[in-house]
Amino acid sequence: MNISDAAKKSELPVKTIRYYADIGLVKETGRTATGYRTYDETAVKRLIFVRRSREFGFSISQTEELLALYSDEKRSSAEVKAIAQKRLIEIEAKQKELEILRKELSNLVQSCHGDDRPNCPIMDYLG
Amino acid sequence: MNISDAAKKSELPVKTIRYYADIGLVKETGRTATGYRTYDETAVKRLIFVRRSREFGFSISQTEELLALYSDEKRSSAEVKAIAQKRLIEIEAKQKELEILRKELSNLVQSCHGDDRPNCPIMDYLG
DNA sequence: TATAAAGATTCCAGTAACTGGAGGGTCAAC
DNA sequence: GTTGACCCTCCAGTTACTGGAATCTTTATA
Repeated sequence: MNISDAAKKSELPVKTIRYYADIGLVKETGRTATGYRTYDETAVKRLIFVRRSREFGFSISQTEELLALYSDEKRSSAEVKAIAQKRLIEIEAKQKELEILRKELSNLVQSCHGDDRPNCPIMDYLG
Repeated sequence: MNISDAAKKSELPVKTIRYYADIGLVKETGRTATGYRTYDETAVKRLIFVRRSREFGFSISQTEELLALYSDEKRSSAEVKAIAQKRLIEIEAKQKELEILRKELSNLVQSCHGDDRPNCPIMDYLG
């Protein structure tokens, strides 16, 4: 199939699939005589895998590792788990950071009158 | 004072201060005869303001708006509050997104044995 | 069969907000 | 007068795409 069919099946934009081919993440299966990329079902599976991985927030480089394990019959689940745990820790760290910000900003927003006078605790805090 | 003193006082990297000057966010107060940037206390205050705003995750463009209000005697606190609320909503949206991801990834990680066998629910989910 | 629309290609540039480095001038101290 | 710390500008790289231009190829219709 050509790239637009692969795009439909993988639910990825054509541009993104070309980009993944460029960086060597998911290469096309082949090319037609006139240079069109072709994709088979295996390649589409890999594209779907990449999309899901990216949706979890795994970086391209982490996704590359996961993809390598995906097609590795001799992989250990420990390797996979380690990468996933790393991402989980990243997510939790980000959550903590955001929660601190949210609390602080929420307090400031609540204490601001929000009227037409200039006085404002948000400005006081920033300045 | 020169840029490195401004950097110490504002707790921003010299490079970043130069960048802010380049994009017109916080311009230097002046230049010496030999082209060195100079900063006065007012400029340093603006740099500190920008740092705090950025720490809250306000974009450069939002920071620009806030900075304009900061030096606007006729500002209304409503304008400030609106910008802050927008950011608060962004934070909360991101939090929800991360929480969904965290739950899902956490479940997968927990259900993965993490041994030397290839079988792995994380891979099953992604593939 | 001619042509037009749809779909493919490559390559270049832009996004956000810096950061690193090269190459080179300036200033203070010894 | 020379060393070392500072300053300057300009260019490139980061992340993961996305948009657009210029140029084929394929397909459908008149």
